[in-house]
Amino acid sequence: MNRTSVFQAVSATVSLGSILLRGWVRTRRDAKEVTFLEINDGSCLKNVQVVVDHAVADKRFKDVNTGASVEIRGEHVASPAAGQSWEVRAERVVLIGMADQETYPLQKKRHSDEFLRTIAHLRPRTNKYGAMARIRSEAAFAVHDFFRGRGFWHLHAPILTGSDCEGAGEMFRVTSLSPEHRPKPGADVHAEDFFGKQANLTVSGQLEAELFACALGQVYTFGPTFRAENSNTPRHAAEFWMIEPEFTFGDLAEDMQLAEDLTKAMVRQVMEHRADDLELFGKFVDKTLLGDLETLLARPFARISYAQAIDILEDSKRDFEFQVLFGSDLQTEHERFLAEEHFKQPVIVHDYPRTIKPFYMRLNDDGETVAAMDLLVPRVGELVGGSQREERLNILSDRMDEQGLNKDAYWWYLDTRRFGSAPHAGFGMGFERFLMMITGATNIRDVIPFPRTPGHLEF
RNA sequence: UCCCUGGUAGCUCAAUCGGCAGAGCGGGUGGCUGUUAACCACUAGGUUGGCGGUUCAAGUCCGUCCCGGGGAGCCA
Repeated sequence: MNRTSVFQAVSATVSLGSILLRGWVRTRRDAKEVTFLEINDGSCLKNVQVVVDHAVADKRFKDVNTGASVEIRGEHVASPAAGQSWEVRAERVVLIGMADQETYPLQKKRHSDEFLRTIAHLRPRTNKYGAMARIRSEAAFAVHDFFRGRGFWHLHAPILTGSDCEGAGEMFRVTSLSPEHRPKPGADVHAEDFFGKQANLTVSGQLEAELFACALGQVYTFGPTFRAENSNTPRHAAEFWMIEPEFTFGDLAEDMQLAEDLTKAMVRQVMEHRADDLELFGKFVDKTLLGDLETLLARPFARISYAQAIDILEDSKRDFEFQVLFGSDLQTEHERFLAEEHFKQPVIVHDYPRTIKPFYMRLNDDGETVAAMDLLVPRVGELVGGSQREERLNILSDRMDEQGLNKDAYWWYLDTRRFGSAPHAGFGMGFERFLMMITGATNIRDVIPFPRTPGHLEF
């Protein structure tokens, strides 16, 4: 007999007849002659109610309690009571794994996010974190779906990297040597290591994506990214997932449009396919969430230059903690003001001063700004950061000197500008930041299954 | 890393001026009931984060360390 999912059982339009269910007991309510079980198997947010006549209960039935796993055979019938349209009249209930009620940490009540973080191995069994996991899965699928539809190829960028200067961020070092290993006197510390040189975990797949974009036209990476920054905020994790498209023969305007289209496609797909799960967040996490998502889809994102952003901030007459100053980077409070108060919707800020942006961003004709863009959204701040890349060898080379980079280490990167160089652009989207935006979660530790942050490597 | 704020029962929290450590939920037992955050009664459950200090007396005051949360920096 094939197993029926809870989703199939609760969303049926006609009776499914005799079925087999497997799942976990969420609650148990005892009545005089029958017991009501709510069964969830992760296939959807809803539980299915199972009615167990005490005549069919065996000796182990007393242990069929919250948290236990069970197998149930029974008849799928219309429910006579309010609250659910279908229920299962059990013919046989088998306890597969019991859960001791005195020590099982999940109760039939609301738990704080802080507490659930300490039991991250069990929190996916709650409504909220189950919904989060399904939304995360759907959003990831939306990414692939979107790019596939636009002719982008999915590129698996390497996780291990030999460049020690990929970006400004601190990197995790990778070694196969034991902590006790001591190199021979005078020898290079990395010479005896696995790769014969220093190895790190990637902080971005961008440079590799650029190489492939200059061959396949348009590509994207979607994988884990690692930053060893000692940042303790609700928006940073040491391991997170990033989406990085890169396309040739395009400019910054197309880059901004791509970021907007991707964001909207992901929101739309989650709203369509995980409506129940999303509704839970609209109900219990943030009441304005669903309305804000509708607004996000309905209007084009605002677009302003960095110079205009400075003007808006100055005209606001706000008493910012950090002074608004042309030439310095926007502070968190500035970004939040723009997205949450001034525009009240996503806003793209473009053409930043060259001095505050990395070497690979394309120098504009004014010689002072670069073709960079940041997508700022309410609730999370910077969701996307991108740019048109500098494709002119001499200018790129000058900018690398300007920022004190060792050009020898980037010989392969510079080769793309030597041989058939082409204008290209791309961006990075923080996947967890997207999930915070779409669920209203205020802490990144709650949108990733097992968060890695400074001092935390549990589970 | 810096600043702010917390840590009391399994969970969420209360405890006045320094004066006998409590409630709700959850657990256990019993009752009632086609129930649905079920309901009613009884019951168990504490090194008040750790260490040190002040005091007749510390959950409460002081020092220090650990941990949580928020803000900042860095960024996605």
